[in-house]
Amino acid sequence: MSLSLSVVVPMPAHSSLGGPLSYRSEFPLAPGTLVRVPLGRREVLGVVWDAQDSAAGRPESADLKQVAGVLTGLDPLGPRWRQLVSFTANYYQRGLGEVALAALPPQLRDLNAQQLARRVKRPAPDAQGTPPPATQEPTPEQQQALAAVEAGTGCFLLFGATGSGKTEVYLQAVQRLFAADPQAQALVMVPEINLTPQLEQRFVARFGASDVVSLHSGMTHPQRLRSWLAAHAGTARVVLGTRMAVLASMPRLRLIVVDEEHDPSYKQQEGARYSARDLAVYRGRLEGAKVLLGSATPSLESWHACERGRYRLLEMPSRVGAAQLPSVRLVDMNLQPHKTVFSPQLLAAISARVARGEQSLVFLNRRGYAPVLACTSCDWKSECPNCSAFRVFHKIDRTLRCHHCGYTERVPRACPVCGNVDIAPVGRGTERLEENLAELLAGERRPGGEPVRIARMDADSTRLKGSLESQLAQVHAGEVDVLVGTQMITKGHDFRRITLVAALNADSALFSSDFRAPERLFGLLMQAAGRAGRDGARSGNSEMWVQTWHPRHPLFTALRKHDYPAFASQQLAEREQAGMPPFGYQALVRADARTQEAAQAFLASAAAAAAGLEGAGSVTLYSAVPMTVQRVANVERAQILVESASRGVLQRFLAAWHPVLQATREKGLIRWAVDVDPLAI
DNA sequence: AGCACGCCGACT
DNA sequence: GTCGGCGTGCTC
Repeated sequence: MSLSLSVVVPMPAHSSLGGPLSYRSEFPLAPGTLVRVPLGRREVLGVVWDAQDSAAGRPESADLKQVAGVLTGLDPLGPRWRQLVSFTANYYQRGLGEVALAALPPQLRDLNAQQLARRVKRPAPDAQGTPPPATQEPTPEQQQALAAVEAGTGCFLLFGATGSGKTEVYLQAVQRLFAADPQAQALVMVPEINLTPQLEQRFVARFGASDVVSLHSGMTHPQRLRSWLAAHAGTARVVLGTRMAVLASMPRLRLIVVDEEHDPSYKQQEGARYSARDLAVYRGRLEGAKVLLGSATPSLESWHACERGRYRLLEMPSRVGAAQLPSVRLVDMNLQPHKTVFSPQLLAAISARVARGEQSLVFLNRRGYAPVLACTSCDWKSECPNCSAFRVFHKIDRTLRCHHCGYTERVPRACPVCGNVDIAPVGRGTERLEENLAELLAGERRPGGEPVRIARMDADSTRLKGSLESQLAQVHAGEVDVLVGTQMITKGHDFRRITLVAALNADSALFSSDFRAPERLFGLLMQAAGRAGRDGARSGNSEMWVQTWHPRHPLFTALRKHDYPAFASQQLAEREQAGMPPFGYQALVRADARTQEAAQAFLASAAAAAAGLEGAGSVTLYSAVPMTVQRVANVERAQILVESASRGVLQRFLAAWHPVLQATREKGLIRWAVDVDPLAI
């Protein structure tokens, strides 16, 4: 006699087979067991799911295909992991199997039972035993935060200034956890892969290499499998990783740390568009684990949750040692000559640093030499043929590159329209800034009399493996006087010799149509300011410079005082007024199609068919609009916004709307997807 | 998502 | 007359 099993298989949400499929098995298999099952003409990895009271519409058991193989030797994935996956799939409107399989290491998909058994048995490369418990004496503020975490439960928001020693709090919170429960596991997340190596170093130094594993997409498949297996088996007590790590199987998870919790990188931008920070909070409740969110500029959502008493606020306003926060200098660009790039004041301040042997950091969030190349005699501009965007001029290799679809060409010798040889860059990116600075500072000398050294760090200069590390090392060694770069240089790095940070072109975010733009800008500027004066001995004269056309903007008033709470309360008041998050809840449906009309028509008819669905009376459906970048790689894109004052109502509406979206046909439609709690609209 | 089946243009 | 374009449809 054979029995029927529920199995989840990888299948995207819009395929209408979101839930588990039924298979026949000779033996009962525990939920969470990994199996190989036939699906169509191929064989795929699946996870045995909890038996569901099978409703109508299921095939007769005689028609069921048989489970093809069982990956024995691995403990079944636990009920809380399955609950996490199930919640994620439901909340973000995706298929169960899609989420479950995306949470497993990719290599599991192509291993058979024997190969897996070998991998499980293979002992971890045994490093030396536990290192001496090199504990650092916590500051009184750190001590207080640690005591609160140790004594409390639930979710904590560690609101700590840049340089206040949040990482040390994470380390000691984990240490205290292990002291109380040696079997416990901790998950520590950072927003970017770039930040994992230095964090890993600190955790390995504290806990030993055999206790700590990393999990992020920069690792090879075998490395990821090894880490995942160690986490699943419980032998790795600390898992460090990026957002994907939130879905790792950790049977004895007791503490989740989300560093820089405000960072937009925690929101997955394709597939299941989950927020790893929000899932961390959910998972913490599910597992009975403490959740420690850390930031110098918390997300307004988390700040609001503290005000409501849902999270416990832990404050660390002081920097470690004698270090002070930099003073903020605003340069009013209205008072500068036309087309000024660097105000004389800023240039003089940088020159003075060079002469003293201190470092400066100039931040501009735009790669390349110039965002547009234009003909000086006709109206040709470097548009991308496949996207509604300009291709960026990269002088280094004389190319025009589309940052949306990747389309790259050599720069034409002459205007392709009128033949004019005079085509000129418009605007500036980091490459051009580096060039400008080299000219402007050409006469400056370092204390030893050598010429000034300028370096650039962005996604282009760090593309090659190891180049990020070597560039960082150069900065740390003091071989660079002025570092020019994008956002990349503002995150996390502990540059001890920097005493000046300058932000150029900050204004574009002030009047953006995106209601989150001010929050992002404030966070970015505070983060950038945090790079300056981290060394107590040099921090006294450290400065953050901002060149702006709107020096009286309230955002800058708050920045000047390093006053996040003032900024947050002003922003929250505006959001409340407008019913925006966290006072309202949003979702987007995005549609890709051959034509813009088709994309919008699909959304419009799905919206029309939504009338009368559960919750439809309490949600607002806006009209379908083209996305900001309307066309990417010759695909037209449109979206529709859904809002509700209640998360539950929005959830129920989306669930009811999903089959309607699936049933809606439109000629030329390529694909569609729901984005719940979108970061940008 | 894969991987089929299924109808219309340039080649041995 | 075939090989192959990717448009629709199914997967327990």
